[in-house]
Amino acid sequence: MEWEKHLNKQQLKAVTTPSQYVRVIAGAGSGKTRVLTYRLAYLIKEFGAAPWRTLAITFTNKAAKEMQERTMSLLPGNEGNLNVMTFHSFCARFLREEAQLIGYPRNFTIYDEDDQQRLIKSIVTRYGYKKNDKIVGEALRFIGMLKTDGLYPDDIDLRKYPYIPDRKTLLEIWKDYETALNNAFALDFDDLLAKVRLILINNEETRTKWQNRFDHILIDEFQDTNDVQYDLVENLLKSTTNLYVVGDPDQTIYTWRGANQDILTKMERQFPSVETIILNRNYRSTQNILSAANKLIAHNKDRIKKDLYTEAGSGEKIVQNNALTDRSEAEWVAQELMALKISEPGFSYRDVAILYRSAYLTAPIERVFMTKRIPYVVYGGIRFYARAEVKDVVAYWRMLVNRKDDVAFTRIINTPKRGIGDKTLATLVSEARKQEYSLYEYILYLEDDAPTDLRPNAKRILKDLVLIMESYRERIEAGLEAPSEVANEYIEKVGYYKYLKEDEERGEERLENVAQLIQELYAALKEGQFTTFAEYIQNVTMYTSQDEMGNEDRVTLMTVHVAKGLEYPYVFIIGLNDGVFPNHRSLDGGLEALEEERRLAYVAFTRAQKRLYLSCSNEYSYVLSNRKQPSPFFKEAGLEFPRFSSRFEFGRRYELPTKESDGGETRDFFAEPSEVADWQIGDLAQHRVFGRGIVKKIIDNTILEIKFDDYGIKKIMANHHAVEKIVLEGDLS
DNA sequence: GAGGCAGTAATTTTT
DNA sequence: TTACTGCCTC
Ligand SMILES: Nc1ncnc2c1ncn2[C@@H]1O[C@H](COP(=O)(O)OP(=O)(O)OP(=O)(O)O)[C@@H](O)[C@H]1O
Repeated sequence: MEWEKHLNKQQLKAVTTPSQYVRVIAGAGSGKTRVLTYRLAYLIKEFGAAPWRTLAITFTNKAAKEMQERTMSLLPGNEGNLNVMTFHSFCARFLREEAQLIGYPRNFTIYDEDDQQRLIKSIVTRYGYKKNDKIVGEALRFIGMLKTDGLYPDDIDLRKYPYIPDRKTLLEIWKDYETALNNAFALDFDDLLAKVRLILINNEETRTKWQNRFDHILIDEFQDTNDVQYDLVENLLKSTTNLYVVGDPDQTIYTWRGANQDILTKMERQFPSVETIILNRNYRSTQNILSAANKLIAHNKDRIKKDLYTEAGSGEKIVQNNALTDRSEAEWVAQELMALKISEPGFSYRDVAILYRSAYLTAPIERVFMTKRIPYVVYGGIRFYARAEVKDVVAYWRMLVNRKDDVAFTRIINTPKRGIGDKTLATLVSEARKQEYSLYEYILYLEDDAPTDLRPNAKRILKDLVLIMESYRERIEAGLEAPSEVANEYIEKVGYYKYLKEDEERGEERLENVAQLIQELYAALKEGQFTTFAEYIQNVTMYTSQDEMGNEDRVTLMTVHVAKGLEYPYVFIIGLNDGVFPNHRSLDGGLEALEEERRLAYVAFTRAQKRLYLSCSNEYSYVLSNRKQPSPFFKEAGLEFPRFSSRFEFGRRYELPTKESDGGETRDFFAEPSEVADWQIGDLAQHRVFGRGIVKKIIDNTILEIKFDDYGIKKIMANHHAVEKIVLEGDLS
């Protein structure tokens, strides 16, 4: 193999270096993932490394699959096992093997965020809170914050958190949460990492065993590694193990999940002999795109300067748009797509990605695409595996594998509706608790004549349900029939298909999703990706948005986080508004948070290969209680604020009150020209915030100057939803 | 216990 | 705009 044909000089050096500890630091699109893939192949082919003694960590399952395939294609004639997987899958596998160390069976259940939330809800009701009390969110955040650092309740000294109002209760809830997880043989995502870390640190025998398994550990997207993951890796290293990491500190976008921005520096401190290799040629984007991205990220203070260049030529200009409304923003995107389709030979929809800060921003785009029949798929927000129907079915399946999984059982106990309501459930929960049984076990072992407060009818319904589940559990365990067949028949038997068919609006789509899930179960077992039904069920929870991506000819809509590591010829970034991107809530976190938003924008910009479209809108925002302004990122990227682009959009400049609203600072503002004919000087007005007032002046027929009883004179948009004319009854004189 | 309606409150990112 | 609660009726 002529390695130098596929790699530039720096890349070649990175791939072939004999150093034991290596870090490759490089900007977006410089071939980091490519280098890691070639390195893996190179180690096996030229260094004679044993494929099964290498461990490569990627950020998503999809990236793992691609790297696996890519590496194998570089190694013709070689087959066998490469260990390419995410941290979480690695830990799940580890714990499957070492389950007895935590007192769990191999077929433990992995709880996702939704399961966690349900569990917390059931716990807080025991404290007298309502199921939807805000304590639920607080508890999830509290637990998440500490658990991502690898901590457990016993490690907590509450005096360190005086600023958290309900800390005492929260800690109690957390303890109950841990007990509930234990009783259910369940682990949440943080447990996967934290438990493995603790085992490796505390159990020498196991540590040695695992240290002896790998000669080479390689990590992609290292900049988003957190300290627990880092510890974990460190404990997998013996003195001769090789460690190879690649990353771009400017692309750290998961600090809110514990990623440590300084992790690359930390590594250098820990391994002073580390060889650092810098790649600075970008192979992905045109100069125009790259320049904008470089200028933008240069505004971050807390960073190591890197100079990325490209030989691709300046390419096309960045296209900008400032739309009047969210709807016209979406229409503009559709128009541009149509234009591309006509003007670009060989264009296909799959070449296009539409990126945004938050999932809710897709709504107008979806509506417009639907009417214009532009094919699209949405990723991020709700993952396929997080959809209600998919989770329902998986919850049914989970009961076949783990009878202690109360969260799953509670989920499906009345789906489809069986007449089991909150009352019956509460009775069941308390009786099962007394006997120290899970809900399922309690029902299963409940004798006909045993005393119970369950209604006879409810008792019969539950018993029938559990007996059905038992029979399918036995069939799956016997392993004589194809699991996908049994699993499918089971879903029919519990009445779930009938339930979906009754959903007139979305029934068909939901049935299709379930069919797809069953197809995937079938394929995963057939291809040997997982060996047992139980293992598949365990891993389904960790599937990500990227894992769902197919190759259909459709436009891809996704959050920037989901787009990490991907590239597209044409990229639209929509909703590039102040307060949206950067997100106003994240800005509470101060400068650091703003810098992360900027990195996120940097990631977004650098997904584009040929042409980048940046767009914002002036729609009224209920959250900001103002019309949206273009994002500061435009200017920071060296671009002018975008001008209106569509033919209806002839904005005018208005003077508007700022937040504190004494007419203060003047802002450039475009507003929808609107008729305000029904306002007259002297009219009485009612404002949601300022209360009652009288109209003193009308400016440009659009702005009212109102003197409020309690707040003095304010200038208000006449068409603003918060202001209303008071019509006095009978006042027609 | 289920379903429908009206009024109110508030929109981050995910393994 | 939407999504979610609380309240009402069957
Ligand atoms: N030496 C090379 N010759 C040709 N193409 C290359 C070369 N190096 C990288 N590329 C191409 O550049 C693109 C970006 O590479 P890659 O995804 O590995 O970059 P990256 O640094 O991992 O990006 P990101 O920072 O966005 O994750 C890919 O399409 C890759 O095939």
